[in-house]
Amino acid sequence: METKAGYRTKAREQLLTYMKSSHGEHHTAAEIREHFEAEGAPIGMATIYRQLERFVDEGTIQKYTLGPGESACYAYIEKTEQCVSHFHCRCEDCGRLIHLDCEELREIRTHLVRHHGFEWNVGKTVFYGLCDQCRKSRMIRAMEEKTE
Amino acid sequence: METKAGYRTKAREQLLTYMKSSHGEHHTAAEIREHFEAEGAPIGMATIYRQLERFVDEGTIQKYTLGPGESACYAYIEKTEQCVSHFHCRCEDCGRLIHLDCEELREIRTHLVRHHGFEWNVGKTVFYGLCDQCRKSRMIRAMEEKTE
DNA sequence: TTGCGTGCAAAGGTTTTGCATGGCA
DNA sequence: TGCCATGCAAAACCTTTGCACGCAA
Repeated sequence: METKAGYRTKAREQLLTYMKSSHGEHHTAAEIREHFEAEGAPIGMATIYRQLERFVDEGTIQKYTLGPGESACYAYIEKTEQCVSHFHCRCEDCGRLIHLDCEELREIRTHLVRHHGFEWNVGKTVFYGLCDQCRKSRMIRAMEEKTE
Repeated sequence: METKAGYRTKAREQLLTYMKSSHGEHHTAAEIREHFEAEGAPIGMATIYRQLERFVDEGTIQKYTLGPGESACYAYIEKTEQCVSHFHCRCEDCGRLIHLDCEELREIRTHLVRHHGFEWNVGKTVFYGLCDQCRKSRMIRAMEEKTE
């Protein structure tokens, strides 16, 4: 259960500070790299991936898998919320990642483990679908096509 | 709305037949390639991806995105079930992809669109977590560590 | 005959790894 | 001092694309 200590290096501190300051925002490895490059304190891609992986193992950062070929997203986890009532929806049209707070979904977690023996990792799961805007846009488009 | 007809080629027919015969089982592009290679009727990777993409667009096949770096999975969709009450759970320990039929989860779909305006694409979403076996294994391991 | 489908090879993008160097404890 | 972390470059991996050829309609 114990995680080996590991050193407190400059890159590690910078990364954690940045992720914390992002306040729940998700970033790709590439975005993170660009940020530090712009700051004039570049960090190598390998280091970013290696440190992010450590943070994920330690439970400090959550990794979101969006699609193959697409970069994974990383977000800092507030110790207090611990991601149980925090859901993520990904719009397939506009690509937005939407945060959702919902009691009903929390109940699903209980249901899944009680009735199906599956302990759902809410934080890692992404719901795919259409956001409100894009859903409406599609409906409008469909109507216009009918009119033609 | 109309999909351009497209030709009925040998590769296309073979692919569809195989996916249908797999009876809901999911396969990666690489697995599919190996299957036809073993049969002595190899199909090029590019063709496999291009045809699978067409089937996905046509709604005949569902694509599952598991993780970056990991291959996507593809499965044939029975027209009748149309994937509304069919959920997929991925065990983070053993990697198994578990199929789940559950009424309660269907209700969530209604809730999401009514209260959050989000039209959930059930078929594409994968629930990450721990399956029953692995959850128990972890508990046992945790107890043993305590005993030491 | 027309144009889509196929296969190969090459390119694309993200993530991982090997290795020498540099920094933490 | 002894490891661990870093950075670079190269590799690994899955997927997509360009192009010439072949096959469906």
